[in-house]
Amino acid sequence: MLSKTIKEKLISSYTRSFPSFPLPEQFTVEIPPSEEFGDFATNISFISASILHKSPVEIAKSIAGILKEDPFFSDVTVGGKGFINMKVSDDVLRDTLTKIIEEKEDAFECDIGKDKKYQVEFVSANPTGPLTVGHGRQAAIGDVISNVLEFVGYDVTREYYFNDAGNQMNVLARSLWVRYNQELGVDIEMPEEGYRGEYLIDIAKEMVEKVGDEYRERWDEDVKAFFRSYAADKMFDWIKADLSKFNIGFDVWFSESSLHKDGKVNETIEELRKRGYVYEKDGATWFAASKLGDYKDWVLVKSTGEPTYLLTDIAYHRDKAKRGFDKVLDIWGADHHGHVPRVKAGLKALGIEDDFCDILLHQFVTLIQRGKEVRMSTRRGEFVTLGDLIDTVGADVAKYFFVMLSPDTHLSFDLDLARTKSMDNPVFYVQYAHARICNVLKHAEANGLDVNREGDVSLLTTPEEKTLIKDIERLDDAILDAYATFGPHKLTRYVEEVAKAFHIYYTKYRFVDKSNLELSYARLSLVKAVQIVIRIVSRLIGISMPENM
RNA sequence: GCGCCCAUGGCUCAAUGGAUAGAGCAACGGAUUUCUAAUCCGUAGGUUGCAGGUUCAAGUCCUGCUGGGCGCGCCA
Repeated sequence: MLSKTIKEKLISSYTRSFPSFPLPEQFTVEIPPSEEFGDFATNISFISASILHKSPVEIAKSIAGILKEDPFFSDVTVGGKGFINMKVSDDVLRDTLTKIIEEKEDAFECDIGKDKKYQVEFVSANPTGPLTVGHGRQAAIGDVISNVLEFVGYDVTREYYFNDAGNQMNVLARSLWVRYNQELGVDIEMPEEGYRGEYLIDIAKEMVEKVGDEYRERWDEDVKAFFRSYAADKMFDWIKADLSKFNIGFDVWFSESSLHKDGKVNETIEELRKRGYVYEKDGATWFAASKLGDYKDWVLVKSTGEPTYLLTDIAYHRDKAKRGFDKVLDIWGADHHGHVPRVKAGLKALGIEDDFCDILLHQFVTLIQRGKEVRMSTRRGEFVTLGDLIDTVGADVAKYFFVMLSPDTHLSFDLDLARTKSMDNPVFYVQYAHARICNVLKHAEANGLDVNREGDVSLLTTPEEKTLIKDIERLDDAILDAYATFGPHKLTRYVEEVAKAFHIYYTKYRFVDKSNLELSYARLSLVKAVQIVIRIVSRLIGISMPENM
């Protein structure tokens, strides 16, 4: 909250100091590395030095001179190299706290995305098997980013894209049919590319009970279609059950086959052709992606007449644009990075603005158990499913572990560690802070204090109290950071810092002191404000905050 | 061979080009008559993989190496 105000004050001081010069493009207000530099610092003097042809120190002095007049600050100094270091006055800190207590979440309101529609597409696993822990990371990242986008004002659509008709589904159907026959005692060989997971054996057993031996050694288009849709339904039930166990929901389930049915794939290729990016070669239809920055051209329609994944994906993104989203975000696993320039080239060919679509790639998840990597492969049927993971460590821990690292960082998920309720699980650290807050409030009530009464925040003068106020007031900065970088881990980092500041405070002071009710009420007000902030972040991360632990 | 991502204390990781590179875990030493010790305080631990370059300023940007992950289909 404060950094925003300070930014405005810097802009006006700069304009007053140097009226005939343009504002520097990008300057920052940040929390300095050491308390000796004050509460906030800015690099505005470095950024503008080349425009003004003055030394940073000179510029800083002139801006600081104006800021010093403002009662908003209790102290403004110029650091050795040209940083402007600012301390905000105690009154301002108190007012900020009061605002949080009174307005709660609204105090951090942000309207960046006001009246704009954002679509986030993630998970998008085809129904050929259960969700893996890799999908789990993507689900968690996508959900947190969606929550953040909503917080900053966007109208967000969470979408799951799936292919229920392609060749993979035929392979799945055949694999299930093989398992079904094996259950009936007929030994048919699993195709090379077949899905060998045990889950198909379970479904096959179920089928034997339901339909008997009707499809024994009988394989034609109708049988294939039957097994395909049976398998797909089962897989979707499973996927949806695991997502629901993970407390993650989608607004739209988008079927790839609907793009074909509605003629959108044909429309797309015709539009690409009209714009001159399509040609025929070797019996196939090609996309001239190399004209648009990719390193080679790609096939859109195979010589068999079937469209490729790339074509339907371009058609899908074209459809997103036509559905009126202002922006879309795709979240893909790092194994899809080669696909990025192709889709981007497709959008460019269709005349869609480059910044319409962002693609966030996340690195893989490795499961570690007893110090060794757990191998996973849907095809081979070796995996730990997302559902297994949640059953083992709980949805809160799983989600927190998935988002606590930068998406760019390879995640080694240590199952033994996650199962331990120790401080290796930062989620417990944060939840414990929250539980302590709840307990303090309960204790206050039990001692006859009215926890709804507003305290006199001017009594909060200790360094720990000021630190805590400064930590909670920058919630909006943390959210904006997560938003601007698509970095959910900024939120876990932030909330850990808030929890830490609270634990320190808790250890050092008492909140309920019957001999000093005024101070007690002041401290309870601060405690409530911390509770508000922790709850907001936990909601954004999508984890629970128990009142007792 | 080409492309993308990564390399930071013993371990796991932070750090929109900004000040003395920060946390947590592990290690060691302390703190509880108190609202929850799942907590807190302290100590120790670093030439940010290597070599150059760009600039007021480089863990961050550029070039070249080394090592690891992932791609490079008329698969999805």
